[in-house]
Amino acid sequence: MSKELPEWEKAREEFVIQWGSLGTQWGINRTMAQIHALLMTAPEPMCTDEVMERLEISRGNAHTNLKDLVSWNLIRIITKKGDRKEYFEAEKDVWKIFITISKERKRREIEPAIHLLRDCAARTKDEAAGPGKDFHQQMQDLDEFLSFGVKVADTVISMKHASALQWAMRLLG
Amino acid sequence: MSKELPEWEKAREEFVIQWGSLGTQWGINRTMAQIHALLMTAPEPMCTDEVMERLEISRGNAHTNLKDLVSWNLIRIITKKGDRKEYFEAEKDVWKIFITISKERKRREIEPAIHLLRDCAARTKDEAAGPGKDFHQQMQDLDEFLSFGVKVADTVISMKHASALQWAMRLLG
DNA sequence: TTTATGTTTCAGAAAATACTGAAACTACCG
DNA sequence: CGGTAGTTTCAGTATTTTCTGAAACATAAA
Repeated sequence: MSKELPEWEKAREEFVIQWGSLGTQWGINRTMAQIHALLMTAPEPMCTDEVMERLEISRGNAHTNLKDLVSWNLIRIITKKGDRKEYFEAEKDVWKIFITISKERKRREIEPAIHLLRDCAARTKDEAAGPGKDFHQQMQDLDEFLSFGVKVADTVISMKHASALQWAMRLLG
Repeated sequence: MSKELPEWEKAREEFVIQWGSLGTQWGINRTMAQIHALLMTAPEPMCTDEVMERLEISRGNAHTNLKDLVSWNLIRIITKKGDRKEYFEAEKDVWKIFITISKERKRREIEPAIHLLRDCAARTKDEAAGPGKDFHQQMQDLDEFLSFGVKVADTVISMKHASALQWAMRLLG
């Protein structure tokens, strides 16, 4: 029933499973992380059925998570001519993956936080002293820190890998 | 029943609730994020009962999440003399919070990933060509990227806020 | 001791999240 | 058209995570 896999495929199997577990710690769902791992290590683009079979998951599950990965810009849809199926291909360049994840997390996680902090700071801007003023200050400090982080991230995001590397290297000395 | 809160406390209420929701997107549990928000904006250290009352949660829940926050080094236990209760106080300095979170995430999330990548790379180091070699290369690329990231993080973690700021400022020009 | 105060644990309940499988839908093809 | 290949949706189910409340535990004071 189960055919013998080449050595590298066994390692890949392990990678996919384990990356899935790590994913849950990272706050992303197991299946999504597994599909991403699978596609990052796929020699060729894969279709929904191949993903389903390989991970032993339902069509609905595969479909949902593939589309989520597309919305994260971590994979893209490939169509082959003379074939009506959609195939999926992951970005493999590590720097590009990093940029993509940074952009998305910034948009989905940091920016909403900054909004909240500004709102809370604005609501307390007239506090003259005491706990109210401390609260205002805390909101402002958090806002400034995150906003500065976003600026740095934007700059890094716009850099070529080599330039970013060079910049970081200066730090390490 | 519900007494009128000062304006800044209303803003704080909002902050706590919303920070909790944001937390879930970040992969940390709502209550833990809420307690952290509450303590970050607390004029004085708070005890378990105060946290329970304020967030309307059970003792068990409050206890577990307070201890989790302690294990993340995001809050610490304060004891007052002549009082047997434990009080909890959050770090408020934004830079220190950032350093703490970076350290913990590195330890809990990045280092296990690096282990996995090295293991998978080692298992395929003899692949001479084709998909096996590509897989090996991919594991190595991911490992190198994350390891480099860890080095950069370690350097930043050891820096004073002012030095890090200066370094980042050079980038923004 | 015994009582009072506070902390910790954990079984069961509740809530949130993820998954399945099948039906509905879409679009090409003969 | 009607048939075929593929995609999308979603109600119901399963799993995982979180929370409650109460009992067990610890320790200081009377």
